[in-house]
Amino acid sequence: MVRISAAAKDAVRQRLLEAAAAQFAHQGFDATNIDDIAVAAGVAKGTIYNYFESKEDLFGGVLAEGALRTVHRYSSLPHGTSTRSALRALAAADVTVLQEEEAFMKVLVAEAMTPRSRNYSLILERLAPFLDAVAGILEAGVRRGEVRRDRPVPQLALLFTGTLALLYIQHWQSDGGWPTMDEIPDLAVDTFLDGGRARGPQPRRRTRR
Amino acid sequence: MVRISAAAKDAVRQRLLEAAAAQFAHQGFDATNIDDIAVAAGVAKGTIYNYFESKEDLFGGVLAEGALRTVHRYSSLPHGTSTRSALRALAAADVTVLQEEEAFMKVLVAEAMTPRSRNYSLILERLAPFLDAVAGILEAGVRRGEVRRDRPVPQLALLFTGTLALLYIQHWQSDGGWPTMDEIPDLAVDTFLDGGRARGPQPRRRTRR
Amino acid sequence: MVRISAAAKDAVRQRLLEAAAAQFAHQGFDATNIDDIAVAAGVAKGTIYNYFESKEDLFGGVLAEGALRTVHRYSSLPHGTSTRSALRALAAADVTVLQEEEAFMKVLVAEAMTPRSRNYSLILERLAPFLDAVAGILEAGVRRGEVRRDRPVPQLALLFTGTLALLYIQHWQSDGGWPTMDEIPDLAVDTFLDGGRARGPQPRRRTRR
Amino acid sequence: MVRISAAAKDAVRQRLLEAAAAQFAHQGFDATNIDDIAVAAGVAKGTIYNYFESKEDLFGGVLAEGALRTVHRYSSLPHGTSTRSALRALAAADVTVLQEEEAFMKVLVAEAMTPRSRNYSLILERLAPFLDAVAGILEAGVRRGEVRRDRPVPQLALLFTGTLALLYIQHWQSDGGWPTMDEIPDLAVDTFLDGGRARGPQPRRRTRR
DNA sequence: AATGAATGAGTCTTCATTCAT
DNA sequence: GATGAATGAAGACTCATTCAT
Repeated sequence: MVRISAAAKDAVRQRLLEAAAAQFAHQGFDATNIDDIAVAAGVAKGTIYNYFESKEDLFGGVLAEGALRTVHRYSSLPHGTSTRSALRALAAADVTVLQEEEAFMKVLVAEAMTPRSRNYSLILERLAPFLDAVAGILEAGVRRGEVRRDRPVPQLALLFTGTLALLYIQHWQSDGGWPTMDEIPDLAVDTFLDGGRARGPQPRRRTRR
Repeated sequence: MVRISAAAKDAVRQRLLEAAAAQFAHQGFDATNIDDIAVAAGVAKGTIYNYFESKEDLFGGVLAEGALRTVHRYSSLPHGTSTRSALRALAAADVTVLQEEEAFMKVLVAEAMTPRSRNYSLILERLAPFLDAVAGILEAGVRRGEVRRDRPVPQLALLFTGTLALLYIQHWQSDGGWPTMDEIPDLAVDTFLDGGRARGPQPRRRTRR
Repeated sequence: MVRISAAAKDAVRQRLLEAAAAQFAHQGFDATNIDDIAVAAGVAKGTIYNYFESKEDLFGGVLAEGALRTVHRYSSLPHGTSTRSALRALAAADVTVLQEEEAFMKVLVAEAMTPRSRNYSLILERLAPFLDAVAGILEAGVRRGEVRRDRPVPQLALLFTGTLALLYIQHWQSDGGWPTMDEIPDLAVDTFLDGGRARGPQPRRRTRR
Repeated sequence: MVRISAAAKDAVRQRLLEAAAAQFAHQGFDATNIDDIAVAAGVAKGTIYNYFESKEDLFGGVLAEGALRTVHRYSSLPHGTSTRSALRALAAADVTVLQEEEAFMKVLVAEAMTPRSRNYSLILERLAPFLDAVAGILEAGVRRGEVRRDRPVPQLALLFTGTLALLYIQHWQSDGGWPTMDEIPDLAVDTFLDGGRARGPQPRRRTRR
């Protein structure tokens, strides 16, 4: 009996989080109102307050849930044979999650990109597993001589993650134009690893600082 | 006939834009209220509506003004002798503007990085001069063989600009930690041009796609 | 499920309509403010918006309710044996309603007599039962040869109704002077049916058109 | 010099009254705003306050001007040979004025028909010349035996005037449908004098009270 | 636990009026 | 006298939160 009601409670909570994520992703925090979430989740407005202390708390719950859902994926990633293939696998996993949990991910990305987020520490905390995965790959790359060693790995990890986010935002802003979700993993890895410089016989290597 | 000089009117308008930019930068659009802006600008609430149709219009005005102030700087940039130095000069100019007009720039960057901005087209339009400047530099780079030709220049320009924005946000989020404003230009150019790969004798060229 | 009974909700709605009618009747639409209505109805301001979409909607509700309350009376009217007595009975019923629902009726009449009412179609629609009742009486009168047949019955019905309204307004404007409410039914019928011409032996029948 | 400026002042005053009348007629007192009137009159907003103490005062000015313009016409009316023709001439004159000064007249009629007008005494005062003209005609009619003597002439005058107003309102509300302005004089006189009863051999004269 | 009506502080916006020029 | 920018009180409406049922 307790089990059932606990499961039922959890189901309501999940429905609330999904509904809230959809609204927050679509309209942002302020433009979203509790009524709409309640209707979308199929519960009464007051019920929300049995599960979350406030609208802000609900938003935090969405962030946390989003991070949680993402993290689950990264634990079981095949280690690539090269930095490039490992990063590509990770990015591809991220894109998959993004497509499956678009609402949660949009909220996460938006919050991460807000210059004055009260939730930044939460974001960082929840982002940590992903950053750690990236850092692990890069660390191995450094050891193999595939990744530059003149910049701290954590910073590089942050930059790679940021590049991914950048491409997501560009995808959303361009309304599905360039880049498409499918090309994002390659694009991110290519951009991050190779940069914009021409390769092969370099005309003037001296100008490099 | 207007008894207050056009200059005086313009001064009020500027005060309003500055005050609004500060508030919007600090708290975001929704959390900012018209009263605070009026007080900060030293005018009565109603006066704002002599200059802007609505809070949204005022926000648009802030965006436009921010873009305008940035653009002024780009017209008088020394053309660098290399892609690297030209980009660095441009980024440095951008950072300078950013520091001088922090409020306006924060609003611009935040809006540009919001995944569902109603103002995205405005942003793009106003960002165009900057993107064009970047594209011009990259174009020249391509001709000189310094920039890869396998990806469209406009996309590369967008990526460079995005990388800059990414670093700004990281700077703000980390509360002035890494990266500092001063190192951003080099960091952006280095990241964008060289990527994360190790240079010099490449161990395994075969893995490159 | 609604914990407050539907009856209780309806009671609040009625209180709101009564309070609103009183205010609108007393001060007109624009001079009435939502706060006053809320206070008069003994609810919080926000509660009004649980029942009506806007101040205009509330006004429309008052009109509709006023019309509704009037109409109820007309269904159970004894058919007079003559046009005169039937009209008098109808007018008397109208006066009775008017006295019992003075606020609602004042709002209705005022709106009906405003030369540029946005609610005229609503008024007409709601007034239809009354106009129909009048028209029915006049139609019977025409058949009995008591009512002139050279003018369309609907126009005559409108004129009779208008004459009634005219007398109400005159009553209100004169602050209860002439005419008193009691004499209005006879006055209206007499004015409408007999007109101002002298009766009996007509001195000059030739001047009649 | 004084003459010229006085004339000029008067011209501005007239322009203001015309503009205000147009606005008040079109939108009513509350929905009209000072700005629109100023623009329509081609003066600055502040200038209005050199001519009128307040918006209310301006409204009063419009009423007064409207009444004034109407009254001028009634002084030079040809006395008809019969009550009917005299009333018809008066009504025709009124319709003419109404058409020429539609804005002013609409404001006057609307105000007269408002059940709680603060300006009712002004209306009555300004309406007096018209009512007196009607009363004069009816008085003569009574003496000639053309008008019933069982009801006070002032009340009859008020009823005739009210009937006219009723038809105007009906004309405006029906958006120029029935009745047309042209048929109003006959309609008013016919309605007022003859009433709705059938003429000629009356079937049951006994039912008359 | 669930419900949804009630609440009222908070917000944007309007606009008649003032007054320095 | 004319101007129109500035003013700020007032008002409609929103919505997160509470709480009786």
